[in-house]
Amino acid sequence: MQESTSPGAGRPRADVTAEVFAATLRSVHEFGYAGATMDRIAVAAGVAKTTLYRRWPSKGALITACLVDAFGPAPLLGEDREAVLTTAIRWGAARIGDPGVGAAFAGVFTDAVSDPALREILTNELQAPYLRVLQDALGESEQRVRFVIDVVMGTLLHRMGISGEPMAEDDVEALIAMVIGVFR
Amino acid sequence: MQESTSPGAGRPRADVTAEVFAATLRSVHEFGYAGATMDRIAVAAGVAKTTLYRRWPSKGALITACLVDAFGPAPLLGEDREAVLTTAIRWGAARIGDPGVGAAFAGVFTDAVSDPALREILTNELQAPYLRVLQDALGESEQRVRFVIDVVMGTLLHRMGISGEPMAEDDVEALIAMVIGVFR
DNA sequence: TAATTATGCTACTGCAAGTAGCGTAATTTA
DNA sequence: TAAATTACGCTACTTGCAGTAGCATAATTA
Repeated sequence: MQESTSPGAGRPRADVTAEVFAATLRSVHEFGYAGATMDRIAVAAGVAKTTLYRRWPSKGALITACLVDAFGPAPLLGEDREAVLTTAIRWGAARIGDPGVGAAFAGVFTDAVSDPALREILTNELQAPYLRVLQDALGESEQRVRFVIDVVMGTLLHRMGISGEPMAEDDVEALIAMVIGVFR
Repeated sequence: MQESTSPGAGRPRADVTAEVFAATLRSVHEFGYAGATMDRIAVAAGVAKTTLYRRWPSKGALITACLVDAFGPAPLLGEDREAVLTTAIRWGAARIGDPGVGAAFAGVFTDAVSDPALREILTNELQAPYLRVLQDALGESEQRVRFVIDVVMGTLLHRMGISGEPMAEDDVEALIAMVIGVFR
């Protein structure tokens, strides 16, 4: 969206978004959410800190954008709701297990509790798309889908936060079975 | 534990723990986790900031202690596992809905992701007691109980973080039904 | 009265988010 | 080629908070 507000004058933006996102996840993975300072991310990405702020209004916004990129579109494969849920949950668990993603998610998430502006970014940019797509794929009410998202993401993040490790496979399968049970 | 390392000499500690905890929750409720600075908490409690640090080693430790106090012992009432789970989950949801508690929990939780020392405090002081008691009351393996705690607390906190509001009653009941389904 | 311990207070360090301003590089348009 | 334009890197700065140091003082026991 809005890559060019002007027709075509001036120095073009350097194509460093991918490097910045990668550097962000690397920094979070290595130093934790709080330890991943904007200075560090900038250095790791080979970019000036001011450039980061020219593109993203805050650290929370940068990390959210990074998460949106890291998750991407959800794979909603399968013929029935059970299959769709199974693949989606496995996919979500795997993404949260990717280096830095879980910690980044948990961090931005909690910042959002105290920061309404960030909460709106998080809700609109990250959650809303999945909410809509899932609602459509499952044929369920918004309330029910919202509930499922809370259960799945909440559980995965809680495990990540308490143990510092992503959830093991057998527990993910238990989570899938439990959620499927709701829709039966 | 260890309220008096010395027999009885010197000025006694002022009995301000209750005021500090109350001021902590008030501050978190009003300003959010990040906005609840140690200075603000101290002023709200009518205590010097240095006094806070004389009693709790860090902000995270203070908030965790505050949460331990706010939750207290879990009411494990009921004759069968379903009843126990139902009362326990309703109770947890209500506590998280108490002013400041949900935000404080979410905040300290995410700080813990980046801070192993705090994670240990959180795990030992807050989670471990409930884990033990629930394991005993439900007669289930540690893995299963841990899973249930992840599901319940994760879901409630995720809702709190995304919406800024505690989970509504009917969703809590859905959560209870879902968890009970696991044990059947 | 002396020893002891906790408190309030002021001042400080360290660090990270976010900002301002400058000189300069890479484009488009005339 | 020469403006005009826009993004960049860089340095330096402000602001705010966690956590610390040191001192005078209050409240207790021996």
